[in-house]
Amino acid sequence: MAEKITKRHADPALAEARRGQILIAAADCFRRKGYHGAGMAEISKTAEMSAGHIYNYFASKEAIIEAIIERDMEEMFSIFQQFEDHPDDLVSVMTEGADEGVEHSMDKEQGALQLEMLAEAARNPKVAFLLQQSDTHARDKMRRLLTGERSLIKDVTDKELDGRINVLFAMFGGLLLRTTLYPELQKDTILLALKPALRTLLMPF
Amino acid sequence: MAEKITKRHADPALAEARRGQILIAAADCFRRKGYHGAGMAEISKTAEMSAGHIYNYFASKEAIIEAIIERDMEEMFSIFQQFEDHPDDLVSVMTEGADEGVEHSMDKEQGALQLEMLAEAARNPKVAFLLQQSDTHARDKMRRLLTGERSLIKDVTDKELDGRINVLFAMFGGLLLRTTLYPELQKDTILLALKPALRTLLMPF
Amino acid sequence: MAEKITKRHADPALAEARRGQILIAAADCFRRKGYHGAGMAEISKTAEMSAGHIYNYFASKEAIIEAIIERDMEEMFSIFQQFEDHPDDLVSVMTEGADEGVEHSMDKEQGALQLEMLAEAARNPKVAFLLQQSDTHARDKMRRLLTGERSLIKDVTDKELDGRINVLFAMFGGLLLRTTLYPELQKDTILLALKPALRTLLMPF
Amino acid sequence: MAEKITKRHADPALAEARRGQILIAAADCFRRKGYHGAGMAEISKTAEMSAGHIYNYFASKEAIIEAIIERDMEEMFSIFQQFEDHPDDLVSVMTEGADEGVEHSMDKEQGALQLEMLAEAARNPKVAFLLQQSDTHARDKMRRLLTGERSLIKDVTDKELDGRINVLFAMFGGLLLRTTLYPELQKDTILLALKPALRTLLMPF
DNA sequence: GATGAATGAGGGTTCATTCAT
DNA sequence: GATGAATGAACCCTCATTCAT
Repeated sequence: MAEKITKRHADPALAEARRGQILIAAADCFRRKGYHGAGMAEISKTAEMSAGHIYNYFASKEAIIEAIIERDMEEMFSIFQQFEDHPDDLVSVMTEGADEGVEHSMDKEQGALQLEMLAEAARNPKVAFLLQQSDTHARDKMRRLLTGERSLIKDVTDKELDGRINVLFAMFGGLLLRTTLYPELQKDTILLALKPALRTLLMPF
Repeated sequence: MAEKITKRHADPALAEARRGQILIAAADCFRRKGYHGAGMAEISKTAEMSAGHIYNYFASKEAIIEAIIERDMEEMFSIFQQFEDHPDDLVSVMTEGADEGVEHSMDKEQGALQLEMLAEAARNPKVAFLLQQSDTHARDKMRRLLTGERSLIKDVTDKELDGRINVLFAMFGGLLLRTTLYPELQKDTILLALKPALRTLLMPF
Repeated sequence: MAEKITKRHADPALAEARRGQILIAAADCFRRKGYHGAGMAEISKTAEMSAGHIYNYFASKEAIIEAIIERDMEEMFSIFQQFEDHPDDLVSVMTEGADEGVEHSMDKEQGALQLEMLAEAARNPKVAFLLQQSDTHARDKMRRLLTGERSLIKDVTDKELDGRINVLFAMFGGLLLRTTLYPELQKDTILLALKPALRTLLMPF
Repeated sequence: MAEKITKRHADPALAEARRGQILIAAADCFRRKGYHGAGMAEISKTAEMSAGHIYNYFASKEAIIEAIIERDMEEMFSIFQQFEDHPDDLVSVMTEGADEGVEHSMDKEQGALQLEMLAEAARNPKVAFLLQQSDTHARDKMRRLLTGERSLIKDVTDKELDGRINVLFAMFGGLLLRTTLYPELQKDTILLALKPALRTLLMPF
């Protein structure tokens, strides 16, 4: 199950467009109703396409959420690339980048979908694998940044580094939950306290 | 839907015991299979009670998860009380208490259920309301702690305080996600970086 | 798939009655529409029971046809028992029994169902296995009869015996097809030629 | 449904070639997967032609199996012709021809398709009609053979003759079933017993 | 003539919920 | 109070068929 569909399409551009249509529609439905709550009927209506036709592009509903995850992974990687390419010192880059990071983490629509995927991971091994793979890549990227020349903590032990990265990720990831639990929370309020904590995590203790 | 059942029970004590049985069983099932993955049949078997009988105590499956949340809220409040009652200075108390907090946040079984509930909140207003209420109470408790005599930051602005609390909560809450995304992560690794960050959040910047 | 359902039923007698209801209804539908042509909806309507309820007694549609086969096997064994218990010489017994055998083989309703099951066996290994098992038992029974004291051919080689039995079975089994291909065919017409052929197969060549 | 398509084709020869392509491909698929098991997609791939195009030659999937039957009928007639043209006495010819007949009847691939068609006949009147028509022709041919000069039973009553023919056909037809029910069965084993039975049916009792 | 994208009814199955006992 | 037999709507998915190109 959940394998990428192998069917040959005469017009690959059209096929890719249809896949995109479906992914966007499905992500929207999952956001609003959850993975289990959203039916193929609703997804197909949102995608303006018959339910049956979706199966010409995805082998199953499960394959759809997996594709959404994979697409999100690619997005995330491009964000990290920005940090890597930036010339300034890391603490400045990241505290300033925090602004954008917080905004992203506090996007309600996005957050609901992410939570949905995380919850699904708890019982769907394939989803769990994909998310973990994505997270491993992200940690690797971050580790490379923090051990680079521009980093103030390039000499800490591996274990401490792992701890710093995970707390960092927990902090940003946790914003997903804050948005759900405290919808009135403002970005600048968060930044007031997050930047100092971030600095602590990027400098020697 | 999901209203508290209004049925009169001849023996209120027995009724309460039955409700407890059901909640424990359901929480267990939800933990293992997720809200959607656990069926009433399994819950009823775990609760050693017929499926039909559960409906004498809860109007629907949804009402059950709501009751679980309500029960969890009560538990959480008692934890906070510990901090309030403790005589030492707050930074010490909390950095030492972090140990227990991390352990709690990284409990995988518990985490799956929490994620489930948070995901459900994104689309179920009643669940969202309950969780938000719970979170508001928690923030209030924390605010009271941080503005108490023993606090080093009792004079910061309300806004900054709100920021600190939310980042604090995000950090711990985010550990839920870390466990799902990086199952091999160890508690002591986290603590290595979390304690300094925690200190930063509890002291003037 | 297709395993016997393991659910415990509070009232085994009722459960057995329901299973019977379902088997009778399903056999009827399969006869009229074929295994693939008959839907669970139609079966459930014929059985005067909701579609969902059928799944409390059978794990799948496939399990139903398997149960029908098993039930038929038991019926068939009881017929063979008659021959075994009969005191007269075998040729007489069987040529006289042919009457009943032909009638049974030419029952149109029954025949359609048998054909359906045989066709299904060509692509469903479990069905094939059950039918082959049934046939093996039948051949064993027949072999025992033909090597018994009362048999005129008790001393032929195993291979010849196997040949005789299989031609015998082919002849009767083939009547199933005759009924479909030539519905006007009468039983007594068949018997006119079948009895001599039968005698040939039961006596030394 | 299932009427012969009325569409005019610009190039009748090409059209006939395409029809042939489709019939061969479909027969192959039906053999391997059964009528219901084989999809139009698979048939179209086997026929190296788009699914939609098939509908330019056949009105429906049903029309295809009907055309296959019609084609098979024509094949069968040519086999009978062999007997009619042969100079030797009938008993010799047919007992020797039995060899080939048994081989043909025991071809597993072919058998599956035949069974499929017979099962379909039980519920599809058009299929039933075609098969019956085919069978009637075959019986006529056989009757002509058995009442010819070379026959030893040219003087039996019509009814007895009908009985003999039908038992004969049942015996060969029944081999189809034997192959499904007892796949290890060998041709020579069958012939050991079939030839004497055959002789009985071709000679005065 | 030929394609394959697109449809949508219907397939088997699950499961929260009801109710007679 | 307690059971579990029974319901039926909704689930995901398949496939014969159509039609714009």
